[in-house]
Amino acid sequence: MFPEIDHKAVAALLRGQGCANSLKMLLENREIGSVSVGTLINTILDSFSLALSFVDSPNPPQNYESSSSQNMPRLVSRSPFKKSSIVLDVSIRAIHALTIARIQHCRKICGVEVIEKYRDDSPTPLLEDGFVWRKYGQKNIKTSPHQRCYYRCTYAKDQNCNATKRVQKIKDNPPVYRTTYVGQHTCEALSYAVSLNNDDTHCFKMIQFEKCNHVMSESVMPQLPSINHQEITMEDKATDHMMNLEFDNNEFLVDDDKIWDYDFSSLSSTDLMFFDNIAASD
DNA sequence: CTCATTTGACCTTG
DNA sequence: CAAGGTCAAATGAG
Repeated sequence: MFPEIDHKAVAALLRGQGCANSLKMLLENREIGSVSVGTLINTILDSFSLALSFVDSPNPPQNYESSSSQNMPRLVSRSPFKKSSIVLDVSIRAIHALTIARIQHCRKICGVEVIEKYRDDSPTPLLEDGFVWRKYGQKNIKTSPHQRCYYRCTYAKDQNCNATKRVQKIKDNPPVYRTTYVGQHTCEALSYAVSLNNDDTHCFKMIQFEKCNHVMSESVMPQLPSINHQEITMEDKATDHMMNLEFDNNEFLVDDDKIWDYDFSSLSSTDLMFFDNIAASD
């Protein structure tokens, strides 16, 4: 990797980390000034999208424009440098972590017991969402050529956790996976943390979300599996993710305008999440 | 051997 | 009755 590009990618990640910390404080009801959650999320998404853009890809985005482009450099060209799996890995994890942050924020808005179900449309199946899932079923769906997979929390029995989720591919080219969460985690794995270890002597804690005053430990969440376990390659992920930046902007779906208008109305949404059936969940 | 996944059967709902 | 959701035995990976 070229040192200059490496520096830029790290700078983007650090910028995202700073905003993530601010977001964390906001979510914990600690005042940090007039910055809104929506602004912070935009900035974090931009930062990690920028970092992703520093990863080599066979089909680089040509028209990516930051949702806060007045503050961020526009991506106009890409250098033929070797891809950084670490940058890609942490960026994708951070974007997924944002989904969790959004859940927690919306729970505060609507009340913890209200949000029982939400969807996330992402270019990759949302498997690394901070919880440990066990697959318990797979079905052909009449309205879709793709099968739907059913997961429940690994701790469903041990800790009487009733959280489940369904993952289904809803579109090809670019691939879009819909992850539907039902129920709430009552297990110990409610916290989510992402740490990054590189191969050398450094150990960065790039981004970390906490809840309930304890941080996910290795014993609670023993693995944050490498993204390599999925069928598509790292390059595919980077490409698909960037392609979906544009795709998502064109198909931004909002079921509950009141929630999204609260703070998320300006989101460019790299990974879509919207709440449905909120009123029907009781 | 243990544990996660697969898959056909069964259950529930409209 | 059809479709979606869940169960549980069989299977496979480590």
